[in-house]
Amino acid sequence: MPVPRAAKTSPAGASASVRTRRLREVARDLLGFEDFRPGQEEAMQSVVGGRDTLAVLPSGAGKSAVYQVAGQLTDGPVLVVSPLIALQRDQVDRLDDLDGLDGEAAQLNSALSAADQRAALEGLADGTVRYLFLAPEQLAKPEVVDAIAAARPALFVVDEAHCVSAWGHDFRPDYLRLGAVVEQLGHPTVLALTATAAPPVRAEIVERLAMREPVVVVAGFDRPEIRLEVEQHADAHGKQKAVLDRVLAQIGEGHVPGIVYSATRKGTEELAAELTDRGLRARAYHAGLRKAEREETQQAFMDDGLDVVVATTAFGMGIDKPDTRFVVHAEPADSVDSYYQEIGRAGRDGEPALAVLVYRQEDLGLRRFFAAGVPAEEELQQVAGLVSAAEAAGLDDGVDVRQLREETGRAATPLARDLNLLEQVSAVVLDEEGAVHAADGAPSPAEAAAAARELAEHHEQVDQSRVEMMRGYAETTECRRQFLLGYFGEQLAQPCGNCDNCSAGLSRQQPGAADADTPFPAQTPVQHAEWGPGVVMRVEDDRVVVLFEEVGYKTLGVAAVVANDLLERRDT
DNA sequence: CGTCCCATTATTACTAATGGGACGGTGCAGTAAT
Repeated sequence: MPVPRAAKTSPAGASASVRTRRLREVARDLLGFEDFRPGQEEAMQSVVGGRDTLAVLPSGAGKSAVYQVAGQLTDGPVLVVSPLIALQRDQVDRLDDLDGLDGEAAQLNSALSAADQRAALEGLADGTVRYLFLAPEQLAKPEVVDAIAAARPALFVVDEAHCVSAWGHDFRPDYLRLGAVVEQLGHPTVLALTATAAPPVRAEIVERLAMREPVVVVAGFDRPEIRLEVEQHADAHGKQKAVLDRVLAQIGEGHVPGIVYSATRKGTEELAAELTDRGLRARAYHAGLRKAEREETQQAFMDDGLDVVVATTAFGMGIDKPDTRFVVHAEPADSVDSYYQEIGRAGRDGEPALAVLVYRQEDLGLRRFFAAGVPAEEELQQVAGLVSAAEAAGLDDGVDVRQLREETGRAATPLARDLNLLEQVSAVVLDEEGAVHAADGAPSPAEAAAAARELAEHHEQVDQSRVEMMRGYAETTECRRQFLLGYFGEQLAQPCGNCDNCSAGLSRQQPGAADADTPFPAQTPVQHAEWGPGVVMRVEDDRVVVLFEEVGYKTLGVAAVVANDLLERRDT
């Protein structure tokens, strides 16, 4: 039985002022906060008041404090879904270091022995564990969900919530099932935390986590201390040299350390070798390296033992080194969301930092490839057909995924993707043993395949349009910060003066004047004849960028739009 | 989508061009071999 905590909690009905007082007390006593960062207190208030909350707050100190503090004032334990085991460990350590914490912190993942896993759940049951950190995969196990449900969690936190959208679709599908888990747990208050999320990503988080009328807190988005630059190159050798020169220049001026992002493992190793040859303390980091080597590199970076880490996207989450001075990209990211997240690792100490994208148009090809991949309808139909046939034959245990692999001759990853799509169109369900069943009232295999393909096409269109926005950032001749913030739905009134385009005098000095001329100012809801509903994200001289619900980002020429009556304002 | 690597071919040389195919990122968990 959970230990009663009535004396220490702030009941849902408590007045806002009492809540405010308690929040500030806990923040001060627990974390030594005299003040809050923008958005922090608002998010805490909202959570303690029992509202589902999406908080888009900058990285570093700030986000964890929301659940740390709010979790002391909720009437039950706190679940924190966290994407990496290493991150869970850090988060537990950080809570363990706090004096005066009510309850303990524990983690639940496959790195623990069976006994330790049991102990974590028992601690939750007897009330000693107040914060439990786990990966979404843990919540695919019914015995885990049952044990957690019995402890009546009051708060369900999803850290790095952009993973729901970034990883859910093919890489870690359990992220897509968190909404169902929330319901199974009786819908505790849901708190989603992330450092970046453009409007469609926010919408998907809200939907996938089954959040109800969420309070959305967005704060501290702009990072004016980071100078933004893009260097264009036509040929691969010139680009490679530019990356090296940029890093050498930074380090020559004593700006250390920094991060170089490359799209491929091979790219990281080549660049790291070149930089080492030039006398720098550089190391490659990607998921293909041995665990010990990765940990050593990360530790060396944290301990000022390296000038630069050359990494794939594997390097980043959970890494907080505030004096990182530069981030150089040897290839563009797959979206502006990812790019902003990656450059946001520089300059967290508030001192000037530099973000350079060394850009070749061809390098977007790899990103387009990763965004592509609508499975053939015949493939989907074959899979759906096999499952449906097994059900019809009365096989109550469903079809084993391994068996499906043999019968279709498909590799594990594409098959998982197919099943994921079929599951989303309510054609199949996966049981806890990992066997596949036909869903109740499932459509015919042909219908299911058509629906699944359509869904995959929708994802692809949106993902490709996100790559296109990355290209837009790389190729814009206007203020880059206005571009970035506009992408996230924030408007920066004046050009920033701290990007290459501003420095070159290219940025429009009074964007407000241009906005006044356009029939479709930023944030206007619109309706397109072919693409349906959308929102204007960005206004340029003669073009607008619209985010459509169905097809993602599109750039439209204003003259053509007006001449052909393609777009109209939508009333909201 | 773009690049790299290898095989093939066209030739007759220690090369050069062309074409096809493979490959490219992120981590959990669970299992098997030490």
